[in-house]
Amino acid sequence: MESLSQTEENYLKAIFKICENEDKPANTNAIASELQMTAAAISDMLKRLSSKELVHYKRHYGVTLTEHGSQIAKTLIRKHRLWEVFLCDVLNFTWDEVHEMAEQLEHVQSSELIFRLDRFLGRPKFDPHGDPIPDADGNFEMRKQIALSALQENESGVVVGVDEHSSAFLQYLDQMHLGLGVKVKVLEIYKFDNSLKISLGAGKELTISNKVSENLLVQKK
Amino acid sequence: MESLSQTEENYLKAIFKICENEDKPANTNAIASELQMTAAAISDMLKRLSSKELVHYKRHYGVTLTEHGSQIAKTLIRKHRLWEVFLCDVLNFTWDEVHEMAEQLEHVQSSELIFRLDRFLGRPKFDPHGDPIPDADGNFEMRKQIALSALQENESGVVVGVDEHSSAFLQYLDQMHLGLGVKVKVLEIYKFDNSLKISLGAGKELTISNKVSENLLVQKK
DNA sequence: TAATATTTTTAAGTTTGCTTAAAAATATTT
DNA sequence: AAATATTTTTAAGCAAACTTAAAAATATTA
Repeated sequence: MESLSQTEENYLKAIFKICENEDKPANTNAIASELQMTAAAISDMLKRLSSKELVHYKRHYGVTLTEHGSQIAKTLIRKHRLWEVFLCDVLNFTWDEVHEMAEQLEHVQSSELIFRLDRFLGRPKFDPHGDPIPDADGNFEMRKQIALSALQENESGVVVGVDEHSSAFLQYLDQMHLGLGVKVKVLEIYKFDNSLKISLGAGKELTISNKVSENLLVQKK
Repeated sequence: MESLSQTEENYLKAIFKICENEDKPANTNAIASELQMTAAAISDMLKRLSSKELVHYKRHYGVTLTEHGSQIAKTLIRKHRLWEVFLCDVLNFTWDEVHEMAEQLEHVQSSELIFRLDRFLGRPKFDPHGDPIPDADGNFEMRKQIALSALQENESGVVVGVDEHSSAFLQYLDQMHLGLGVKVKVLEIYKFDNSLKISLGAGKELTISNKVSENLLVQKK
């Protein structure tokens, strides 16, 4: 088992991310956009990944991960999210600061390191953004989560995650005290722009745009 | 300030390491041997590092680090040794297991990360092998340490470091209970091969080869 | 279905960081 | 000092991972 370059690892992650949502092959342009590279570079690399049997690749059709490629991608996600927990819980970074560092830390090669980090952190099941951390076999713990925008008037939920990870969005949520674990209730839906009036735990009320409620994931309560 | 590749960083570290001991320029072959590469590759890279003003390079003469290059090398050493402390103190790895992981972790780019890691670890001054950790400005705390082989009969010292970092040597020291902080006394010097009979704290006696005593650093007591 | 637009691939060229082999510079020995 | 040995550099070439530009395949639209 030759070990992969960081570059190759990043391709596998990108393909995983794209195929995760829609259940069809990833196309070249989508990968190019995800990795901020030209389509030509992607075509180039897909041939190499294919010869290493990390992806199923059919020219002009699209690409999916093989079982092996998928395992590697899931391990990378596991490492990324465990390091994010470390950075937030142990070194007290905020949830909007940790992505770039985790992006580098995830490439450190040592399964024993990840095993011990996981144990040290108390085998967390979710990262600081509420994303599930796959176990050592690559299994994700799934939750019944929906966008806040899907709640009806007078329904309540607990914030368990976000669908957008930009610093700007995360910092906005901090400002509004809309962090993970906060209980929210939809008081009113303004039909013309789908903005919401919601109440937070301590009797506080807040109006948020549809853009925000679409990207806030809650568990119905 | 363009950030350097891991490869370039490794060259700076190698040059620093070579110049650290002997106070003269590092020659091409020494660097090649340190990095396990051909001399041609070194010549090649030295030109590039020189154009970035990280080294003073004079053909057929040798190479030294510029102030800037030296600062980068010291920061890398700081990062490497702090991560080693993390791996041993927090994740309970042994001192012979941590080098390779630290070798990768040291390349993670974030000064805030290192600042916080240092604080979390309690601002340690030495790594698990007793090597000094430079402060954020690159200053090393120097100790009056000598090889155990330099002690006379009936002189005592405390083990504070090692000059050789191979797993084999470190594991041997563990087996003999010759870790950092152990107080040793030279009972007898066998002239024909310079092996030593020494006593450890709890009345235990031990005979060690000259190879061992030359690589064990002690503080005279 | 023919024309047009989009997507993907191929081709050619670049940079980084290595290699081997040969040439050049410096050191050592006789 | 001349001959030999060592060290260092240059030259040519290679693989990885990109780029731009052109060609080819697939999709869309009139």
